[in-house]
Formats: sequence, C-alpha cells, structure tokens
Amino acid sequence: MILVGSREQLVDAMSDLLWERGYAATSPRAVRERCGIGQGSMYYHFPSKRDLGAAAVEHNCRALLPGTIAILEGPGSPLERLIAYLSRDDHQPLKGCKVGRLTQDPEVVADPALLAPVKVAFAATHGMLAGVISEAITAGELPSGLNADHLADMMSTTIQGGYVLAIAAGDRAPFDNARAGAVDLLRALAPTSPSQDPTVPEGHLT
Amino acid sequence: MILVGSREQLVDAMSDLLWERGYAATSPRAVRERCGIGQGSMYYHFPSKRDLGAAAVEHNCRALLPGTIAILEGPGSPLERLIAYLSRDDHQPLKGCKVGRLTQDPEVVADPALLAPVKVAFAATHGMLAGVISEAITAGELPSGLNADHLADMMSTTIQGGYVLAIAAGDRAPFDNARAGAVDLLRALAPTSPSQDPTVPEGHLT
DNA sequence: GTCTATACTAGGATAGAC
DNA sequence: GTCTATCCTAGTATAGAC
Repeated sequence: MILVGSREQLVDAMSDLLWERGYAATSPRAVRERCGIGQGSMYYHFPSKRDLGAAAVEHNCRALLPGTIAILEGPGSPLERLIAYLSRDDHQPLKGCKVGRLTQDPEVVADPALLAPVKVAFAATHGMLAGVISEAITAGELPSGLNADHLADMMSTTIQGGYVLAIAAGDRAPFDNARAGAVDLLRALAPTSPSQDPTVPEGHLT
Repeated sequence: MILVGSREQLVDAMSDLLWERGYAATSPRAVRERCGIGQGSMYYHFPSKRDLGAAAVEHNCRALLPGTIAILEGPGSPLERLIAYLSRDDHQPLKGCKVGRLTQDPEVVADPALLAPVKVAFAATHGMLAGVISEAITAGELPSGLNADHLADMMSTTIQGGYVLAIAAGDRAPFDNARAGAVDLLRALAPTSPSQDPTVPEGHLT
C-alpha cells in the first residue's frame, strides 16, 4: 500500500507535462487539472511554477539513469554493452526524450536551476559511455585509434537526434535506422569479426 | 536598394523568434515589438498567429537547404563531401537548429501546416545524404555492406543530437566532438585508408 | 495598408476561509 | 494542508478610424 501525497502527485503531473509539452508551455493550471489538486495546495507545496518545475526536472532526469546504468555497467563484453545501449527497445521516439526535450525550451536553458539536472544527466551518461568505449578499445573490440569521448558523444547524439528525425517524419523509422547505422559502424570496425556474431572469442577484461 | 515590405518584416521577425524561442513561446506581440509593425498591419497580412507561423517555418526550412546542396552536390569525392558536411563551421550549436528545434514544440507537431515543411526539409536532406553515401560505396570509398539509409539518418542525428548535447552542456564541444566521432568512423572504414591509424589531425573543424 | 482602442481568455500568483 | 475567490498581466484577436 502506497500513500501518494499531494506533493508527489504534483511532481508526477508536472513531470508528465514536461515530457509532453515542455516547461514553458505547461501552466500551473494544467498541472492542477491533471492531478486534481487545488490551487492552494499547489502553492502551499511549491511557491512558484519554477520550484515545481525544478523538482519535476530532477525527477525526470533521475528516472532515466537506472536503465542506462543497468545496460552499460551490466553483463556482456564492452562492445556488446554499447550495442545493447543502442538497441534498447524501451524508447518512445515520437514522444521525445524526457531530458533532451528540455534543452529546446528557452525558459529552461535560461534558468540554471532547471538546466543543471539536465547537464548532469548528460554528463553522467557521457562518462559511462566513454568508459565502456575505452574498455572496448582495451579489450581489442574496437580499433585503438578511436577517441572515446568523441564516440561517446556520437552515440548520445544518435539517440537524441533520432527523436528529432522521428518526430519530423511522424515515424519512428529514422530513430531506429540511425541507431542501426551506428551499430553497423561499430560492428564493421570490430577487428575480430567482419560480419559475424560479435561474441568475443578472446577473454575480456573484467 | 531593397524595399522591405511589412509582410516580409513580419516573416523575418517571426523566423528569428521561432529559432530563438520556438513557436508556442512566441507571441504576436513579441513579433510586432521586434519589427515595429502595428497590430492592424499584422492581422491584415496574416489572419492569425498560425498563418504567420506557417510562413516563417517555411522560410526557415528553405533557408537551410542551399548550404546543404552546395556541399553534398558540390565538388570532391563522395566521401570528401560527406566529411565536409559533417565539418562545416557555420553552425551555432548553442542557439539550436532553426528546423530541428521545431520538432520539440508540441504546437508545431500537432499542426500539419506547421510540421510539413520540417518533414520535407529533413526528407530532402536524407535523400541527398543517402545518395552521396551510395556513391561513396560504389566508388569504393566505403565498404559495400553498409546501409546508406541508416548511415544517412545517423549523420543527421549526429548534427541534430549535437545541438541537444551542446545546449545541455552550455558548451559547443559535444557538438564538435560528435561530428568528429562520425568523421573518425567514416575514415576508419575507408578501405583505401592509409596504413595509418584513423586518428584525424585533431582540431574540430577542417 | 496601417494605426489605436477594445475584448476576452489564460497564465501566474495571492488571500483568507475551513 | 486544502479549498475557493480574487487579482493583475499577457496572449490572441476584432473593430473601426485614418
């Protein structure tokens, strides 16, 4: 049995609206109507829209990390984990990214309190990706000349840009195709296997 | 000598605001204040915000194609053109993409008249990229196993996602790094690639 | 064609009762 | 803690004069 307080309901509603409509386009009124909380309660818990927004932004940013950690720090060789990261099927391309979308909202970008969690989330993802890419290079799964930071950013842009293309097309295909393209390139570069199953024949570092 | 009519001034102002703030967050009032045109003139030329928005969206989408065409259908081998496309230095990553940003605006996405030019612009870019990639494969500059459509989408997502990462970081580096990563991968795959490692002369742009 | 004046709704927030 | 009532400004659009 879980008791959900008004405060939590407000944050949940704001989080959803942040995803669906962005920060600037979400009114306190819309939040109240979504969760059925009255005007007074809302301003009792959050002195302003900005405060509620900040709580919701943090909520959304936090929500995305566990999945990334589970894959990138999970089982499998480094290259397998990178490919798994690019292949996960729990995205909803046409709805956009809960975190990435916020960067296109001028009101969010202009307010450090709102943007900071977004920055941290991307930085954390970058750190994990670059680490796994370095492991892959060390393990001989990727050529040694590659720059892990560049490649890590490229993997994130593939996802983030995928949302943009999918929404523009009204079709998730570009999202899936871009990710497939990135996977193709990684596989094509794997020294051990031109077009084979990428299971590592040699032991990988632990 | 160029005479600029009110109508054109309105579209220009709306186009700029579309880039800076998005559609939903741009009010007719803001447009008028930017170009100094009165309320009456505005509604004389455009019966609603939506109509002005549609004209401005088309204006912005049209504006981006010539540069792309110049590079992708310009001189150089196919692979060189692809690398040039990924290396152009006329982007302003922290300001976002005039076209891509629109996909994050629910009011734009919900209105076919506003979204259509965006869809067409991305489709046109995709067509050109996929064509040049196919040429590169035919010319032996890229391996034959690659899927041109996938790779074309991945190149667009690299740019579009680059804007997202750069804005989140408050720094253009991720934008440049992601593009450099994509260039690295293309070079690493080029069969004719000199016996050297794929480390490009590092700086971000060429 | 362009202007000012006006109208109506929604966004954002406060006051005070319970 | 939560509610309703109220306030003020901005967003969007119309009316009618020049």
